[in-house]
Amino acid sequence: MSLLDNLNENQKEAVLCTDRHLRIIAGAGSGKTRVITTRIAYLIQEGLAYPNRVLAITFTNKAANEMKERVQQMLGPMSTTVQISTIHSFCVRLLREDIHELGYPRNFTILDSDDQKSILKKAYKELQIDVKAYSYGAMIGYISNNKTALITAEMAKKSASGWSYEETRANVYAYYEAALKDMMALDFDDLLIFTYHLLSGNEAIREKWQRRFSFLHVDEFQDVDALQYHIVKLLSGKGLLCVVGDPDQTIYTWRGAQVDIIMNFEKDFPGCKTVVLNENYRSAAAILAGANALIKNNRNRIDKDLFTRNQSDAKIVHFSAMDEANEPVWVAARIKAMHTSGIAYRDMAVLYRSNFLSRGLEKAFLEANIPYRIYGGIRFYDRAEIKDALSYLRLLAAKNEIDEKEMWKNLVIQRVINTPKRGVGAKTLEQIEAYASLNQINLYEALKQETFGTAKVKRALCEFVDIIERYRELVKEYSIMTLLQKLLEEVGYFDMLQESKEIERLENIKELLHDIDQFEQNNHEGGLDEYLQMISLYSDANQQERGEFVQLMTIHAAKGLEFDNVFVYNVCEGIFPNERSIAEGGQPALEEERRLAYVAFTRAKKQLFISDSQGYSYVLDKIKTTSRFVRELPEEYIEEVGAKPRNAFSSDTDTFNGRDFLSQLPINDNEQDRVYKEDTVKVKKKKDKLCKGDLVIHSVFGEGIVIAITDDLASIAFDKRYGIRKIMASHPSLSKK
DNA sequence: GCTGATTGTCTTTTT
DNA sequence: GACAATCAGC
Repeated sequence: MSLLDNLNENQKEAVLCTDRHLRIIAGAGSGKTRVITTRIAYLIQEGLAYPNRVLAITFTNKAANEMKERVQQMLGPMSTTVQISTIHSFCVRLLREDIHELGYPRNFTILDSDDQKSILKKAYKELQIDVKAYSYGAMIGYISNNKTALITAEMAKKSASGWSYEETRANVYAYYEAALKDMMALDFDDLLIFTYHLLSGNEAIREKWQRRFSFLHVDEFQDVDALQYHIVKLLSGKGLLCVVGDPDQTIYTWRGAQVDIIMNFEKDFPGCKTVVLNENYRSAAAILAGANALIKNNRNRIDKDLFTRNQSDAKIVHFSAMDEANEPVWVAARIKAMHTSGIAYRDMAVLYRSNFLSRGLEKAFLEANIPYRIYGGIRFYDRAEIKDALSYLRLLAAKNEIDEKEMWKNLVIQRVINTPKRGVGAKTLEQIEAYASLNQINLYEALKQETFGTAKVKRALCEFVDIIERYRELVKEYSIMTLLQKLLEEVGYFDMLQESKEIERLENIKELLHDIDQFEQNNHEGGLDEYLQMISLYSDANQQERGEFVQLMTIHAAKGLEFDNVFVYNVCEGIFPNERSIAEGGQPALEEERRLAYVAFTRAKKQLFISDSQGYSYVLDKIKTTSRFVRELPEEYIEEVGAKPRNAFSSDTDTFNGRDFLSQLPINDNEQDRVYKEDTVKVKKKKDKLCKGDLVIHSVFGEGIVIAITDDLASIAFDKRYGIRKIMASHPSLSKK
């Protein structure tokens, strides 16, 4: 059987175009992964390229793994030297080989967001900056945006002069960059930036890497940013480039993605061929028709209708819950029912706009006894206990002989020096830091040379150094797994978790040990250093393949995936489209939200469920309404269940209707009643202070509900005659019901 | 000077 | 409901 047998004409055309640059515009579900993988297999099978001279860049590790698997299915063992990776891992590989040209050691450290944050903390302290005025998240974003745009700290400083807010940010940026350089460490952005500088500034290196690839592929090309594009261009100097993307699925402009890049591709690569794949093989007819209608509302877009020959009359199910608590319960009930009717949990997924929305679902799933797995959110390697454990391992990693100062180890030391508690607080740490910076050594060396703190602390620190030194000797003798297990045992980490009954954290450590074990089984030569380097780019542990559980994830994380049955959860105005995003980005941001909805809806193959909830939202601080994205789906494709959705656009606070609102209070609903009572109990504990959600009686305005409270001023929603009033919470005319 | 409890603030999306 | 800053107590 030929590789091409399963392809339609357009797909074949794309696979067979091997004599020039190629742009594939591939709509959702049009088989784009199949086309890329087939093309790779075809190139190799036909002898057009050696496997190791074919490169494919994907967006996520997940996508890279899937592509590797599929290529392997087609080619067998020959496929192992095909280079398939994310752009970040590709850059790491390049840098490990050539970064010394820039004066950095090959085994440079990669900082994660936690490390970044602790550098910022130090910067804030030293530069006397208030966190309240400059949140860490915003600052990291600011730095990253500048770096990706190749704006250095000096440049930022210059353009900020005279503007104190901007100057402060530029100063932090400069501090941050200096700190990284000091530690010879790179953050995620640096991986790309350094690669770019190497390739653009050093002809020998550029030529070397260009010669390595005769065929290059870039997946999800609509989400490539300028810097990534520069790198791709530099790499493809001697080979043929094939890019695949769908402008309608651009969902990363907030991270610098530029749709223009795929739109103007032929300008940079004249004579390239463009193939459009517009037959959808994935979704039922109604789902696709709905998604098509939705995306047509975007003004800034090139019209492209997807069609399908799928014969299915399943409509999109829309459920509007009466209140916040009922929505996840409905989702869980529906999933349970589907499972009973014979649909496997693995074929169901719940997608949502923001990570925090998974909480409500989690609760409902636990109660309904539905197996589930949440992807993203707090990623495995970001969990405190995992970071602690890995920090201990990092401390053991031995590269002392080399002349680096290993200043990055300071971050590691700060993490574990008082976990478990050894009585080392801020003051003692200050002493150690002072000594270390005076002597130009890192914190660990300082601990070895000097003793600090009270007698008790001194003893604890000595023991700490002693254990680390002892285990450093054992690195070569034990497996990594055993090493870590014994070390954590000895420093009392397990005891600490056991005492505080942190079973889940213990489980996570076990999973980490298992993860390490797997690594060692698969990489016999791989030592501690290799392991640590490998995981620095992975945000998740080797996720077990699709087991029998429902998958929960953000829409961003679901990019490129597909499921038989998809629930899109909490599709409410403010949440999705996201209020904040629109406030910041205006119309273009709204269009990106709509593309995100398009991505979400087109993940579904057989059945699509969209849910939202009404009533008061604590997050949004207003009444929730069905998202405009639901209203943009033509009615004929929708089956309504649940509450009658209200008009999405008639309910800002000015026209707030208190009576409607009160009538929605879940007083008669058992489920809700219970939740409410729990709240009341909490209130009583807090000295009877007024809280959000409290029912109150006012001598003039009558019954109302507290919707917000700042200081002593409460915003209370009364009957519509009076609307929302701001009243002193301690005012005598006000009493709790 | 460290620890634990409490209060207040803030939650978009990711390699 | 996570996390940092703050405060009271040992």
